[in-house]
Amino acid sequence: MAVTMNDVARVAGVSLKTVSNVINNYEFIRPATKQRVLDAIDELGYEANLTARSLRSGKTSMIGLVLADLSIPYYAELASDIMKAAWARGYRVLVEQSGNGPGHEKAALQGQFRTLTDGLLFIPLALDAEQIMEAAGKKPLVLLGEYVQDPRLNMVLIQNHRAAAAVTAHLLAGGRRRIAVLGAHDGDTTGSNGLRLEGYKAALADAGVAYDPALVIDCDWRRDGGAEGTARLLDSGVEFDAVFGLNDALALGALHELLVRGRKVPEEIAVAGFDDIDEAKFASPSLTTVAPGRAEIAERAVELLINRIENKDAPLHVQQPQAAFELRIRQSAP
Amino acid sequence: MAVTMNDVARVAGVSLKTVSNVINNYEFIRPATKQRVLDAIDELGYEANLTARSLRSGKTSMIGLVLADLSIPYYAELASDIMKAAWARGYRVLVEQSGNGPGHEKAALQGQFRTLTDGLLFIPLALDAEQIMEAAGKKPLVLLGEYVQDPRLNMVLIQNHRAAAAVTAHLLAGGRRRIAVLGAHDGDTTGSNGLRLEGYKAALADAGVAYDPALVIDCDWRRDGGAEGTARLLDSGVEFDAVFGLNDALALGALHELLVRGRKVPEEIAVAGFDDIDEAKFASPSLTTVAPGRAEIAERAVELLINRIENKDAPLHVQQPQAAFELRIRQSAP
DNA sequence: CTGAAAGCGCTTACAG
DNA sequence: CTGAAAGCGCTTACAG
Repeated sequence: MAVTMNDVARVAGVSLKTVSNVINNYEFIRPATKQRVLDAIDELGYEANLTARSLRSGKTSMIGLVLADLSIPYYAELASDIMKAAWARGYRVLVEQSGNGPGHEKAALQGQFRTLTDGLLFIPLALDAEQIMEAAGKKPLVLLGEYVQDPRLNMVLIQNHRAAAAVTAHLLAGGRRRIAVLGAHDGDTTGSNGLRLEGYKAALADAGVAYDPALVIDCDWRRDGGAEGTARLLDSGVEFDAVFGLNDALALGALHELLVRGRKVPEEIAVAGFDDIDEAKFASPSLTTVAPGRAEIAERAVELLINRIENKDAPLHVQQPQAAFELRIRQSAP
Repeated sequence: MAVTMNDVARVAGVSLKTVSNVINNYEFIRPATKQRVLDAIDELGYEANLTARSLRSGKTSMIGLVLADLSIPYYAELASDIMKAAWARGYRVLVEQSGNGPGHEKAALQGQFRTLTDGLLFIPLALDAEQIMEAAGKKPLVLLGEYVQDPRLNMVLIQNHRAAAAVTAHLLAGGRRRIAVLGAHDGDTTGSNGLRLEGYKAALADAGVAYDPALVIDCDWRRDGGAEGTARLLDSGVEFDAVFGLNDALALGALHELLVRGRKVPEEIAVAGFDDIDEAKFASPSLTTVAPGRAEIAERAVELLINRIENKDAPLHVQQPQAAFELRIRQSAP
């Protein structure tokens, strides 16, 4: 039904191999022959069948991207950047939403769609390094974020510790002394939550401010989690003059709840987040946050993965580049 | 290198066809034989090669989704719903970002990735019906939104006119008489912008309120467009007591600009949007808007497309279902 | 520079 | 119920 290379070969009066040579930009081909083939392709409206090409070449030119949910702005923005970076290198991205929980994450990682990809980009939330290595199989894999740390895995790191310390230092410099943290559990030391909490503690220590576990509120990393956590904090009677949401969604939820309760931001309570999603700039008041270098993360991750894909036989030289971060000071914590 | 059906057949001591029968759940197969095959699959860790299956069967079980950019919340949320709906029916979604402008949209639509899909979901922004039909080729196609209207195309409709009228009527019922519109050009009648503007006009007429073109502000459908349009409006000296952003991004941009300029929302100026993106609920003040039935749109679009894919030979019975909308009244326009 | 042939890993008539 | 064979549309050694 569809036009094939055979049809093109027949119309152009050449062999299949010659058509293939033209399509794949083989150098040594007579200009006249090449032109005849191109004309035939044009005339017939031939389009290469990527499925057949993949089966034969063993390469799909697709990379898988496993993340929790595209409706979460940070992931959506990162996915958009990743798709652009991949596209620029001739790859396409197949997104797989893992939803919540380790079970789903594992299933997503092992899904049949893997046979359609040359390698995998993965933003882990629940699985640890061992589980990831077991579930991911043997195709090239690059992790994003810093939920797991393991010297055997390629990953692009966010400077969670240093960036969180920078946010905290900024709040301290603004005179805040009772800075609540949303999105961590007192004692966390690993994962984005733990590393950011540690950065927060380090900045407090640097400034000689005491750490108070009562200011650390565990809640879901979403807007409603931030609102709910803030409500709990307000109801508890614990005093605080700033809120540091460990991601922007938390901070925006906090902002909402504080304003609903008639608290003035930033006069009474400063608010800061982490991620610099597009929305942060247009919140009212606009949100002070830290940009973890999203475009760079996307770029490096794609680059790393494609390097692994195209140099399968090269010795596995694990790389863990860090993206540069940048503090974005806005109205919510000037 | 990878385990194939042949390996499974050898280990199980059956023919290739028998393995295929087991994998494809062919009914009439001796239980003992089936078990032997399943054991072999387990033992070898066999995974079906989807590329080979696609090439042979002529079916990829993937649907393409062409939209402007995943970093735009409305599209990201819609894409997430579409992926879930498709997944539930055994299909995977390949997202293609078209960026801005008709040229890019056309290129995205015609891209090579089409050979990897069984059909296409498309959210048009710039192309008209003729251009779409020409560019899309002959695979099943379903449009989302209501940018184009054409009886020859399958599409899931948003009730732009009625929903925009409902928002406007709500603002009028709140006593507003000078309602600015962001995101349309005076005189627009087609596309989401035109249809929503017409709905706005109809509601004004119903209430006996005069239409004033000076209140219609043309700007990009993004947060910064809304902020910039609102700034222009404020600077122009035109009086207004409400702003209707034709999507939520515009309304949120307007909200930001109004608050920056010290205007009280909703006391002085009410603000309403269109889309009900997640963010609307957590803005401060929270945003009154209309939910166009995102989940239903995703569901119906996927259903329609898969129906076309799986009943290719059925006569083309064009369908254009409408999703139900719902007004969400929040603080910005109570 | 170009051709004839094999084969990637499946599914699908066709037999039995 | 099961087997032997063909073929989906490409790419890739192998010749010449």
